[in-house]
Amino acid sequence: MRVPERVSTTFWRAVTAWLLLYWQFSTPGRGPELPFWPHPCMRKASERPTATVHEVARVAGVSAATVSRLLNGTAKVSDDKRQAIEQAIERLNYKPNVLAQNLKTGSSRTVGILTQSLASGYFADAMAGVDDALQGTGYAPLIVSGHWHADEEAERIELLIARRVDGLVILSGNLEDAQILALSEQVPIVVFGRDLQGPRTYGFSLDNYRGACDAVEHLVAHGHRDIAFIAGPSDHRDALARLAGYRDTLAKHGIKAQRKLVLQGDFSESGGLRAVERLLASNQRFTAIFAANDLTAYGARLALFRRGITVPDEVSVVGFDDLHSSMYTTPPLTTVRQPLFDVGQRLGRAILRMIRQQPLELEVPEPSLVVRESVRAI
Amino acid sequence: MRVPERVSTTFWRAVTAWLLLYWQFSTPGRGPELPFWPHPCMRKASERPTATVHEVARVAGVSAATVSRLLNGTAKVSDDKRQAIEQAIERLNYKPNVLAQNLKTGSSRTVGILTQSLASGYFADAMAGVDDALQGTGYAPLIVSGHWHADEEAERIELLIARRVDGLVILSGNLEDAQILALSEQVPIVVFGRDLQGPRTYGFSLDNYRGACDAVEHLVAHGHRDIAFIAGPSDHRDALARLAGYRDTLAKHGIKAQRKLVLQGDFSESGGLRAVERLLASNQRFTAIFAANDLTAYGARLALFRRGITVPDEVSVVGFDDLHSSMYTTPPLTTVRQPLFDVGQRLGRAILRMIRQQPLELEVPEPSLVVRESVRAI
DNA sequence: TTGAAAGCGGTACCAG
DNA sequence: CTGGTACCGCTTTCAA
Repeated sequence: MRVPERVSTTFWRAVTAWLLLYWQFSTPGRGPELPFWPHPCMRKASERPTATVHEVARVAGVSAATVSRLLNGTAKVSDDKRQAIEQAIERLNYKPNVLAQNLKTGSSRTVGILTQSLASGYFADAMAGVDDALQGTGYAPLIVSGHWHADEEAERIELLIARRVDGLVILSGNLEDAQILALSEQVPIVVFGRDLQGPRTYGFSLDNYRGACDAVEHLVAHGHRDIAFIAGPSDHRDALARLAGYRDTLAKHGIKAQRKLVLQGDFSESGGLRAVERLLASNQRFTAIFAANDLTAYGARLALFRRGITVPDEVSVVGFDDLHSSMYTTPPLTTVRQPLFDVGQRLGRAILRMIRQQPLELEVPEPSLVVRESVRAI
Repeated sequence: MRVPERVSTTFWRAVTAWLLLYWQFSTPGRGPELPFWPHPCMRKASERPTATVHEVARVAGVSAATVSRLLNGTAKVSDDKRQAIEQAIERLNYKPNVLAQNLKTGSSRTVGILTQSLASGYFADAMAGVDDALQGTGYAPLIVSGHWHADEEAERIELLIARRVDGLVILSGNLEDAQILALSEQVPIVVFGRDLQGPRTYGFSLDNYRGACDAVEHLVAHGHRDIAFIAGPSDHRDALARLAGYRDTLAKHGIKAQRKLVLQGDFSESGGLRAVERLLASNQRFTAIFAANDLTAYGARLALFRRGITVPDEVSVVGFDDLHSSMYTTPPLTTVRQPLFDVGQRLGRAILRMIRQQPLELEVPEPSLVVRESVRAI
């Protein structure tokens, strides 16, 4: 007896199906509560492959080209054919295959978003804005995260480009300007967090310097002179701008900058907490704290709380960003508002225009101080 | 003189290019600070279309099929050819066109994630978890948001399916179970927030009831008997489970449930704030508040703060979810932790297994009480 | 092990 | 306005 050289695939399907079945029932700990997993060959019936243009065309008695034309409005189609096609589409429940469209048109109708953290309220707002702008345009966002690490960012962007995104939205990050410009050879890019311009690149940032000035002005106007500053990461341009705003505003009012009042933070709650602990330990006199961002302010506020120092009665606190939750801290935090959702929308609209090769019309929104209850006049 | 019927496209290109140019310089308010926008025909040079398999094949002196085989490891390729191909790939900087691969293989190497809000810390953690699980697998997440609205959810899912996602991760939401099961005909689905099982569906939720019981037990163990509860939306199953846990635990300890101590909230800070204002206005005695989620607890805490009621000295507060920020509220919030990142990872791994037709191995994580400083013994 | 060739599902050009 | 047809870039038989 000879074994046939090429055993039919049907045979093997059956074999693996039975193996799978056997495995499921024999594996210890795989009780009935786990879902039964059918082998694909047992599921074929439920897979209803969607119709194609050709089938629609055949049913409607026209050519595939005509169906395509109707669907895309590329050309006029006579009324009777339109009706026939529409009926056929209805009957076959036809849905165009985006994958095929993509291949043909060379565009994936997708814009990549590079964020730094999926779990950050700061970026989430901006992403929501981009998403909002993309809504109803046929473009979908493909979101990846670079975790504030240049290498990772570059790698993720490669991924996006491999997937042929039509445009790229970069939210901050540590990439070099030159890298971004280089990337823009391959895909139009808008970037938030730096001012950048190129043939297929447009970047803008909010005026962090100005925001910081406003915050410190506010404090000074309320009689504060001994104002501590908890800085952000020293390699972060926004953090640096905020520090500069703090310094310059102090100088403008003839207040001598005291080195001990500037603490290093890292844009996180724990950084703020530790900074204030150091500040307290230094015995330096201060009546107010300006935190480089809201998270830092939260941490600072907790450190004060632990020492029984009340806000704003004993110490005033100002933050930066205006995260949602800053409205509900105790007391509600006075902070510099960054309109991130708005920023996101603008980014989304901008990348869409770039993709469509329309000229940009952009005005950059401004940060603004939102006064709540964490500052007291002294 | 006759005008040619079909004017060359080159001609029109030139015309539109000049129009665009003219427009840019003539539009008032379009100063030099706006980026100059070149017409596509002026950019062709910078667009470096990536090489194709065929070109690689030609350069390497082999067939396209062989290149494909090498790339996918589908079959053995002789050493000399491999070298030639690798060199050609290097030289041409070849990158496979994912779009074409997608069309051919019928899979987009994409999993859709339906979240309810892009800007919510709760969902963000779960999404980060899914993203983490997908990392390095070749699958990318396509994220859409349903905004807690069944219609919108259904619509967004249609979008995902049109884009031929290979799998779907649904984070909570208001879809009917039946709808989800129906959808699973077209694509495997894992869903968080409900217990669901089907041939291509797997859903699980955390034990909200149990979590709520733990929270109330904790309060009772600290001597509290007049415990207020701020409920979540009454159409939300998690909210209901938490309410049930509250009621049952009270009953278990022989504490009479008082109707006035159960306030309606909506899972938001403002809901919590208003609820406590109503509670205070009702003059009902209470020594503790159990909030249906952390956001609600934040609002409740602010309402107490406004009245000068201290936490935990006068009133204890317990939340649910354990958002990041709960660690830094004043005082840090005692709350029921939902391991959302972990949940996200499991969801991601699960959908991957379903896509690959591997059997599932799932154990559901448990919520756990994390004790911080917002509860005092009385 | 390898090459030729047939599509995957659309779109767009051409001629009529 | 419409149908025929080539092709987008890749994978996968089939046959050698």
